[in-house]
Amino acid sequence: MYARHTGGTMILRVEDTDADRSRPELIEAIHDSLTWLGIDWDEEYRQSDRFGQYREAAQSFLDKGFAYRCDCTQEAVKARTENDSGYDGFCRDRDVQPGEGVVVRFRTPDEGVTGWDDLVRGRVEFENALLEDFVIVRSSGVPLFHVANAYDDLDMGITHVVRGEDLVNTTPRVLLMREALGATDQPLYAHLPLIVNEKRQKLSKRRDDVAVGDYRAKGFLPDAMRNYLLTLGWGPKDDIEIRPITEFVEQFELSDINKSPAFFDVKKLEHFNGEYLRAMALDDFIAAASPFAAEIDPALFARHAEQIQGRVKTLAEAGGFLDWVVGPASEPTEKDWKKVMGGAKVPAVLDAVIERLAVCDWTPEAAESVVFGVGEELETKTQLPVRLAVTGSRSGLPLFEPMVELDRDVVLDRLRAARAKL
RNA sequence: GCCCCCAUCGUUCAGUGGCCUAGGACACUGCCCUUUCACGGCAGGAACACGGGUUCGAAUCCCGUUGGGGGUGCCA
Repeated sequence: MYARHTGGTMILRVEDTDADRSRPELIEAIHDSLTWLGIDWDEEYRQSDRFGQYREAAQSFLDKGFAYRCDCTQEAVKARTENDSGYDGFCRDRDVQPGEGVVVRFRTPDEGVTGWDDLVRGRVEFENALLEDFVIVRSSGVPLFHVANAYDDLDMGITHVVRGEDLVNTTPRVLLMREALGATDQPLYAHLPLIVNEKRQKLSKRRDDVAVGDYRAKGFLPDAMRNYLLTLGWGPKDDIEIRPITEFVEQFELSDINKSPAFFDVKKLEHFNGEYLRAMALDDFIAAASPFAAEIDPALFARHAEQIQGRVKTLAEAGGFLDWVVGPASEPTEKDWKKVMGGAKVPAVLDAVIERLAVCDWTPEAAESVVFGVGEELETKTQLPVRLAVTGSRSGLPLFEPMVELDRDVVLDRLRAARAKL
């Protein structure tokens, strides 16, 4: 948003410095998700292609005294220190030589503060004395992500770093290394509030639906998803929440972003989705819905698509509206049955409807006039009992159009079965 | 434990010292439209966590309390 707002360059940097966790399909998923959401980028880099440069940077730290080698095991460090106070600097001046189990650590300053002016959080500062000497090169020789970041930010001329609040604490490390690399400036940071679950905790892969692909599979539209996401942590000044992305891009400012976390409210997403769904051209809606209504004859679906479009919140719901046409009626709930079929006139209504439907033209208009005609004669509402008998539900599409898609005998059988149950 | 951060309706965004008897949206409730449901229209309930300051005046500034979150890896 910000890159597009300012005419800047959007860089996608794949931070795959951990070989154990990096897999091609994960990177592909990132590409797919971003593309689906309509988010594009101008340049792309993989840190795994640039290990050589990071190692050189680490070597220069070693040469200049900004870093040193350490052969402490985690157990040894733990034994020496109290209550998780971090690494104690044991190897700072031990002149450890390269070898098995040896890492490189960055020497953090013993005094002073490291801070920056965060675009969303204001001034953030950390006391250097509280920063432990952190590892920048694993014993395997592979550099860790924050060295890579410090190097890349500088090398790529990154002006704005926009990321989640969970990265705030590692920022001083990157800033310190940036200085050691010779930089005298800082990029502008914007640490975004996290999106949380109903328990107000950071979304986790195990507990929560965090994969964009899940929402896609549930039948959410990318534009709706993107639009909804935009209302979390930020909002348009004029309160118009649903609008074209171009207008958002125009208004968007990093400094307007909120500091507090936001709950991902699927209910509101569904509302947005419904709005976007209803705004689609009918043909587009049919095309978008067809993968979700695979078991329904396309021509049949198309005949009722307009009515379905007006009712769905997600594409995944689309096929369900014709379930009772392509298959048996659903089993009415006991509650619905009592409420609808409990009326004193219902038996007479069903008898009359069955009798007349058996002989009328098999068109929506004829069926409607039969059902309503009986209602007028008996002075009662007749649609609901018929609907419940034929579809199994109190709600759904306007009844008569889809009803005559069924053979007359099927409809009569369902009505007779209901009559027998009274 | 230590470090960092956050705090307006149930949810989300607005509000940056007086325009606030705090506004919009989602959700909820009622009514209208409609012989279903949904859409749409109208109406309604619903919040400045608490306590101190500063000020003529505070949701807005400061301090504290409480509550919540994030980080604390040879993960990112």
